[in-house]
Amino acid sequence: MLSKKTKYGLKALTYVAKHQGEDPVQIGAIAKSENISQKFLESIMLTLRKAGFLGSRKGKGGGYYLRRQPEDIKMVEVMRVLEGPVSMVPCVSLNFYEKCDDCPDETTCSVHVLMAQLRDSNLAVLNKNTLADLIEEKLPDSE
Amino acid sequence: MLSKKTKYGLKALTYVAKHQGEDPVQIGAIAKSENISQKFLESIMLTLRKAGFLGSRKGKGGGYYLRRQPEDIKMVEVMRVLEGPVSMVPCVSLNFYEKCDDCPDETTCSVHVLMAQLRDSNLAVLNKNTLADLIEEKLPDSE
DNA sequence: TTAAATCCTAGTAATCCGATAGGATTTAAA
DNA sequence: TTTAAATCCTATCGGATTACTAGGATTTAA
Repeated sequence: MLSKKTKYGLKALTYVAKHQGEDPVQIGAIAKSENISQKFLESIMLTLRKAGFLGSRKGKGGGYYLRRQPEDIKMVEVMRVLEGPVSMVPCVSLNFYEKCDDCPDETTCSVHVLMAQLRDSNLAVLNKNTLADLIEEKLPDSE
Repeated sequence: MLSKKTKYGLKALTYVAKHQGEDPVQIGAIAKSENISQKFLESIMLTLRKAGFLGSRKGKGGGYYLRRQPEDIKMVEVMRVLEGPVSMVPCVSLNFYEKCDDCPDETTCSVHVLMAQLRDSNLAVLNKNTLADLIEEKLPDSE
């Protein structure tokens, strides 16, 4: 399952990106628009700022703004910050490798290869998509 | 993260598959071989049996055996039984569709399209792989 | 009859998730 | 200079989930 944190974070990034060039966006505006608990969103915005995606201005008239162009923000980066490693098991993780405690030998572990394939296919999608792709208005399905 | 339940279940299925044609395999033997809590594994085996992957014989000399050929057991089926839906959000799930509570309109949700892509890429992997693929001995990486 | 195995339900400790509480700090504007 | 509006920060907490355990009931081969 995708965590609410990630879901909200993605929506918030999208919201901020859509208001690029304007005045900074306030948490309250995002929370209202996207039906997110404001306090919860606060902590998420903080995470996104510390990760370098967003900048902020404090005080009256302050808010958040994008620090990088939407085309340059890969989904794989955002997901790693919000959701954690792309891999479902640490023993196939490229960035967060860890040996599995119950597995004496990775080379004979039947789960290993499958998880590596899932990792690769997810990486392909997350490397291809950027924040710019999320902003694009979709055409409504024909019915 | 992959749950231990799924991880253990996959290992157990592999173990049983490797002993196809022989006498039924006991939970105790699997638990010992794969470093799994026996009691925990009991409940997992039960799940796999009820899902139709395994058959069992009770009493002395009993145990578990495969009910279908390894080539016919797709990973997507196993994962759905053990881990749940393939999709990370219910609103893109093919088999467990549900509307997101916080999302007024899926067609304008920025997360939706990304999640649909992840679903598709995962489905491709899980449809391609069968239990037979997990059994195959891997060649050790050259170094 | 006994030992060995699965079957089944309930419970439980630990962890994680989503959210909340309560301010501290900064800044623009009145 | 004061006030209001905004982010910043840490701590906490209830509920859900996960991983596992307990304790038998049932079945079957020998």
